[in-house]
Amino acid sequence: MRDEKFCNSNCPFTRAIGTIGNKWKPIIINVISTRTIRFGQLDAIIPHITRKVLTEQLKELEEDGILERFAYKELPPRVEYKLSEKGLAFLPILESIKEWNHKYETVPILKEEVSV
Amino acid sequence: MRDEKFCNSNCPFTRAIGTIGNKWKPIIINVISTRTIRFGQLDAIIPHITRKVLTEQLKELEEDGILERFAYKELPPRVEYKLSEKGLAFLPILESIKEWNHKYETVPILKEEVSV
DNA sequence: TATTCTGGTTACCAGTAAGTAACCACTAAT
DNA sequence: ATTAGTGGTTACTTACTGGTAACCAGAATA
Repeated sequence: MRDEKFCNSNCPFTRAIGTIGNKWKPIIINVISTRTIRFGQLDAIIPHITRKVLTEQLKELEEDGILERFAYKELPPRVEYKLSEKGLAFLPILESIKEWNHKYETVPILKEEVSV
Repeated sequence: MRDEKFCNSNCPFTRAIGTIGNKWKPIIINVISTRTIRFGQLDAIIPHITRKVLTEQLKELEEDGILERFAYKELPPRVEYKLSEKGLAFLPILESIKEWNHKYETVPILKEEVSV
């Protein structure tokens, strides 16, 4: 799921894209934002994600130091996630993307439409 | 290649991630940057990308209004690409990602290493 | 005559991401 | 006795992404 070619690149920008340049990670980081949140909440809030994929993405985000995981040895189990300093520092980038999208979003120009 | 679920989401942020949230597009935008560049140059500069994938990504970026394509009817053909205003406005975001990565990049924490 | 140059397209195939469904532990409530 | 609740894991299957190699035009060059 993580692209090894990208993560082992000698270009730092390419490595960065290798860790956060996929569709789920920015969404997950954005949903967690500044709060502490449980696995089940993430699963309920994020549309179309499956538990399996959510588990995988959370694990990678933890490995990359973007979020922290707190597992409480209770029954039923409780696991909470929150962004690390690194993850929190990524939030302004997501805000910039929102502003950029808001300013420039357009309906895709499809060749068929244009040529009619 | 473009994720339809994401692009048709009613969440603008999700739609944005649907258009630029993959591994090649940020790389391509970063390589083009402020210059005008030919297809062959992109193919030569970007490591590991194939012509097929490059073609697809460039087409989608054009449809999304992020770059402009200029095809000259010469032989051999010449096709040039440059970022649109929307694409240029995305460059500062890429710079933020570089800074973020530079400040926080770490070696992934793998469970095996930790538990030994 | 054959090769090179350019920016693709196409068909086919391999690898991987993602979806589905079942299962686990243990307690509390019905 | 059964179900719900929680946060996963696992095996299996499907869908899709991405890779490979061949091919195209048409002029210029060797």
